[in-house]
Amino acid sequence: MSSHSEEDAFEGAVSLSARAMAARPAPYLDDLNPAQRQAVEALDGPVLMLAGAGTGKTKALTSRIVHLLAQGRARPDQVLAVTFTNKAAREMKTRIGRMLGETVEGMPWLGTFHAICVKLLRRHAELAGLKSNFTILDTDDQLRLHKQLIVAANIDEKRWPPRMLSGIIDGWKNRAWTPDKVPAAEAGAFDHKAVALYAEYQARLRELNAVDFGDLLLHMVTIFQTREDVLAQYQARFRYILVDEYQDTNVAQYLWLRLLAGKAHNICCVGDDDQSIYGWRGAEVGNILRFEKDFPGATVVRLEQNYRSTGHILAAASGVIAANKGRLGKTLWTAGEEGEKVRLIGHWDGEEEARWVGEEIEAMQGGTRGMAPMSLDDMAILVRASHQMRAFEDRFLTIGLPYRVIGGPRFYERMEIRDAMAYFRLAVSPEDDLAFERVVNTPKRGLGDKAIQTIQTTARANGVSLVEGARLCAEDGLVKGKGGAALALLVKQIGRWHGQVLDEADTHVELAEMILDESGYTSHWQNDKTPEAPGRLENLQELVKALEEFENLQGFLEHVALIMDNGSEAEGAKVSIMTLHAAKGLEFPAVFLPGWEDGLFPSQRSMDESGLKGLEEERRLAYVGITRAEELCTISFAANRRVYGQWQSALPSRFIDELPEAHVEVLTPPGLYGGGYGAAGMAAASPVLQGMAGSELHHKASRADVYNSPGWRRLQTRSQERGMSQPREARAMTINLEAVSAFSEGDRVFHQKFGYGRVTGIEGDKLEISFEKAGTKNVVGRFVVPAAQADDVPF
DNA sequence: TTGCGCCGGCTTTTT
DNA sequence: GCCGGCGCAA
Repeated sequence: MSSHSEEDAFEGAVSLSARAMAARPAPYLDDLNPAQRQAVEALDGPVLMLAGAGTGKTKALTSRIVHLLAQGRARPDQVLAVTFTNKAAREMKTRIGRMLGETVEGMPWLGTFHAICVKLLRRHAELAGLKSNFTILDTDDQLRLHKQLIVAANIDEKRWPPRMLSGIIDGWKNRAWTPDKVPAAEAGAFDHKAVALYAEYQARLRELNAVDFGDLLLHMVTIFQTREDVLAQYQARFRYILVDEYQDTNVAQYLWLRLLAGKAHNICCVGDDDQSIYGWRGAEVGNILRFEKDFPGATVVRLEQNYRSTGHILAAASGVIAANKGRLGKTLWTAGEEGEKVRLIGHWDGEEEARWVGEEIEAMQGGTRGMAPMSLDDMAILVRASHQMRAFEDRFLTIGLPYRVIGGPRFYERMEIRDAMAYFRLAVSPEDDLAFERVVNTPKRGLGDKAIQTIQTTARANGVSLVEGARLCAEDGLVKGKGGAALALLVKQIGRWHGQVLDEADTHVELAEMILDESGYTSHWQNDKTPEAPGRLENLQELVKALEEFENLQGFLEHVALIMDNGSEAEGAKVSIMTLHAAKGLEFPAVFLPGWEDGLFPSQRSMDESGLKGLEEERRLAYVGITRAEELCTISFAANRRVYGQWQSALPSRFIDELPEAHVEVLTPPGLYGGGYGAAGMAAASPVLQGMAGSELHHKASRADVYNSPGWRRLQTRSQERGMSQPREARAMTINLEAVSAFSEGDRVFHQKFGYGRVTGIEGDKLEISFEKAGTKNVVGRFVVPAAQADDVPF
């Protein structure tokens, strides 16, 4: 294998520096706190490093690797270090390199689970019935195949959507179940057809000499399980194993690790059960909870000293996560300052929330909030679901506040990029049927379903690839007219491009440009008049630029199949907007956590589908969110929010109730509603608070303890006696009745959002109101005021 | 074959 | 309220 020689070439360099380090006292050890140091120095046997947020996990992990090398316990190529993301892998490489004072290309087995499995599987492809140049399908290709299989099996794809099948098969692969290993209890899935379809899918993949992401792990696990000799070879090679983010491993990854760890059990897993937020995609928190059982005699080290956040922020996060059961348990502490309390604020609706956050950010940026001016780069808005981003984007666009959305559609997932890549794939290997299918009619060549059908049958009948089939169709006139001519040209072009790839006469960058021009793909977007066309052309240019860093097209395609990197953009300071999931591992001086409303966060769907387990994962997400903040954390919620076009009232999140009051400061909303800041007056005069109270009351049956939220408590009872002696039920009834009895049919009313209208029906606490501007709506009674009073509401 | 209009569905996302 | 997928009409 060529990779062997590469590895060996670098070994010398790294070992040298490793020896140099061993000679002098290890400076990297002095940098560590006692817990970190223990985790680094416990070299033998299994180690579980429980690393809370911001406790220097990566530092400990990289120091451990350096220590292993420095102590001469292993050569760089005998250390297996796995991460989940390429970003994490890259960071580890950089940091190790920095510590060793040179590059560590000599660590060939530091990478993501998937990248390492690709490397292994290419060496042993034949054991999985593949050729070593197999292609890696992305989710899109996968879905198309599943759809084809469903159609072929005459299954109604309305009732049994391909997405569902993909989900089922992915889930099975995550659990390392090959088609024959799917347990009987699961066989009912997809109208009892999933197992058969799964088997067909695997067969089809083998025909295509392709694997999907799940297969990378699954094939390797199967090989290790069935071929002791192969397993033994790698057990011997990998003297030390290190795993990052262990709480995110799924069953397949877990089995893979256990197999490789063998008897020596020199495995060090780093993770934080409190940050397990990927259960929905197969991660098993159980893996980390079970570690000591799986690896008896394990050293467990807790990293609890936090270097990131202030005391109040840590305490707030700890208070929330404490409500989860079955934790391994950690107590984060900091030697730093208490800092500012976590701020909590409620708003009337989502737009107002966005407006407030925008103003707050501008104030912080200008230093007018009593703190030193802060760069926009130091602020982030973390949301539960990406659709929440829109409100902020809209607002920031209006006020001209620069922002960046992190984790949107990734560069390599964009349509134009995928199309272009399909052309490249065809040039590299004309047998790539999926690539051919993708671009055969892009740009439009007058080749519709019928033509493609014909090509497919012809190819099938002759046992050749689709490109070959297409050539036959064009020659034999099976596809006629304009389409036929276009098809003949395309086939000819593919042949020529492939020839040019082979004889390497042109650089691959030139070739790529040529392919995009000749195929008509560039002009396709040049002629496109839609507003996004220029952006797409730009992306294509960027793609070609990205090619420059690679030796050839093949190398590039290989890289891209595994690495979905965002095109990086630097210029100018910007506020970051991203989901909580995307924020994991990041940190910002100031963090905004909007949308803390029950149903949105925690997400209703998560709770419906996964019950308590789902809720606990949501809570961990809350914990992740809060612990992203270094100095200032602001949580907010809105009483009303537009969900799928409908206005809905919402309760403050139950997680707000769990914030320890001592570490939270409740902000009163700005003077928009009534100006007076006296608590009692606020509660009486402010529609915001009436709305809050009302919505809480509305849901009282499901949520008995909503009144425990510090925000609510303070705002409602600041001037009253502490303690909630009054029975909730009774109070609820009182206010509820008031609210309902306030209106009768025919009343003219005013609503903050919909304006003036007339009550046309009453049902319980809901009013049907015919609004002058907004049409007929069902509105909860407490959100409207008699029209006459509305004139008194200050704006 | 393509383009348009309607209907349904709708967290989170890495590899 | 928006997007994507499908079916139908030209």
